[in-house]
Amino acid sequence: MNFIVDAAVKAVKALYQADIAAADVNLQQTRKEFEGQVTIVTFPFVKFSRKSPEQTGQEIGAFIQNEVAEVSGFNVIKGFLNIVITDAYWIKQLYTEIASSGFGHFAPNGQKVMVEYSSPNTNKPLHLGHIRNNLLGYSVAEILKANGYEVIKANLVNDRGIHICKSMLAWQKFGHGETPESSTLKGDHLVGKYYVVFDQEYKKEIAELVAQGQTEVEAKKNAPLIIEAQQMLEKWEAGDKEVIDLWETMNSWVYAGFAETYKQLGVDFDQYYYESKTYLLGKDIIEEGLQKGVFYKKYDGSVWIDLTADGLDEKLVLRANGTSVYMTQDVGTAQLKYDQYHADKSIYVVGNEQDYHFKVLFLILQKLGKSWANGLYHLSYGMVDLPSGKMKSREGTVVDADDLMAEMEQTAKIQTEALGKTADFSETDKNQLYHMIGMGALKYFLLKVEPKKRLLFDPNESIDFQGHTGPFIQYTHARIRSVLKRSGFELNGQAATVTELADVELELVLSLNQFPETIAQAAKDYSPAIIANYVYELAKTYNKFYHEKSILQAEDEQSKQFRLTLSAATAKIINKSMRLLGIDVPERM
RNA sequence: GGUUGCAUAGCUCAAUUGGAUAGAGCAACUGCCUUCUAAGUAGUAGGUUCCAGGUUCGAACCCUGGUGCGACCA
Repeated sequence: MNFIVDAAVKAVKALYQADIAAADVNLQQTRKEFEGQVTIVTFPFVKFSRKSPEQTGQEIGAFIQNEVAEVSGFNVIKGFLNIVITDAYWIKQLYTEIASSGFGHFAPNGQKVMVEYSSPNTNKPLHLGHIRNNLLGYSVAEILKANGYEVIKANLVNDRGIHICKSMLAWQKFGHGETPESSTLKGDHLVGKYYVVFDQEYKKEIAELVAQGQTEVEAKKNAPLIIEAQQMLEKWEAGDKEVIDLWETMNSWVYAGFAETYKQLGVDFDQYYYESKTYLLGKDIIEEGLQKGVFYKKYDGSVWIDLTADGLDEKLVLRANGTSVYMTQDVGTAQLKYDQYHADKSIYVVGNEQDYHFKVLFLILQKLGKSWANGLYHLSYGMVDLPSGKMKSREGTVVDADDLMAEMEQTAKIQTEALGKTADFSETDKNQLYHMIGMGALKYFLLKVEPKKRLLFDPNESIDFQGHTGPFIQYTHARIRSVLKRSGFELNGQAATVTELADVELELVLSLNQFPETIAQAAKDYSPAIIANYVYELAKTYNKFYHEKSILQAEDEQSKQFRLTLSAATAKIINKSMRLLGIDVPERM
């Protein structure tokens, strides 16, 4: 729509002798109840014209219509200049742009971006909160790719620390040598089970000590289990062979389990980082910062940064005994990532509970003079809460990722079979379809909401398959493919066959035309929700068209060919949009 | 205590980044399948955009002060 903006700039210059930039022209889609396709808001120009908004609109409208061949008319309502563009323009747009294979595909922009997401702990299986994280990370990565970035998907695995030792210790004490093979439990679930066992036994010990007269705080410190777990961590850090062997064994179980979950979810990574290898990084940078005077040492030898001038607090970056805190290793890991990839941007997909942490981290890196610190971004998202409140692994009040995915598939199966649509499907095709639909419903449910908003999930209310849902969009795609298949039509550089458009057809072309700017906006905001809402609108518009206009029994051959082109283009863009969300669409359902 | 995010129809969410009469889905009610897939579609009903001020041609959106829920920092 650049030619309209240019014409508007020209109009203001010619009519009112004022120079305005293209960005000053407020262009938007015309509301459906008015005639026209694009609207210019005239209020900002009133100060140049010194006339009423209506009059200003009339003058600019007349100028543009005269200037631009594709503009066939205009109207001004309450200061809004609605511009009518010819059907011929839109038909040409459909055939030469929208239906072409490169539509919505941006050329490489030469920039590299790293997206870190998932970042699980190896002491428990993934839950619904992780699913949101994984889907967001994967989708944002795909969206950035579509915008021309080179993307590196990274996963920083938290594979060490006291929490891991808890699982290890509980397994040693109460596991009786149980393995994934012997228990038929998925590896991550087996390890997670002992994390819960630890907590239960630990609580028993605390209760006992309290009964013996200790305070709760004392008991928590003195319980034998927690002391033993701490000793285990020390042994791990000292490289004790027995502990390391156990750690490696149990981690390998967890990784096998995660691999399966990731596969089901359809996410992947280009680069793994392990905290067991990065947790000692960053100390040299702290030293460097001390030299530069960015940090200061307290009397006890601990190292701090004073961020009070930036509205934050003083923050510890190295303990008095020289050991790291989270901040230390995050500083080090950021440097490691940059040295390795020199990415222009680096995105951390992490929950909003860590907003403060990342604010501090980025600020520290900036103060250290790291040129790349400006490219860091924390994609913060809201927690997934249950009606009962926050999910807690230790207390077992979580919606397990594997369970939920299996349930969704099962529901998809029941619903599909009730509709009797898969009678002639092979067993493999059926399972593939149920997986596609179940995951489509789940993924769409999580991604259609703005990332920063927190999400309520009620396990007792199943995720819908009708209305504003993934399956609705998948269904629309399958429906189009069915029509195309009957006619044997595929997009293949056909020439335009009609010269006029019906209202629903025009509406559909306009919606399709929005695709590239939608992708750009989604990347700018790091928001898959923008794509999700767009593709829903598109599917709805198509269904309206489908309902009103017969395709295969069109009035004449020209209309039929045109509607097939329109349908094929819609199917393609639905497919592309859904792929950006990590959702597959079926040929039949 | 300090910092920060959120608050829109009974419920779940939108609103082209300050634009026209705030839109969808679910739930409720009424139509449309011997015609391209009814997981669809057409319609009815549902609103003091948390409250009170302010900024301007125009505020759900920006500013100030509250209220409620959450998170984080001590």
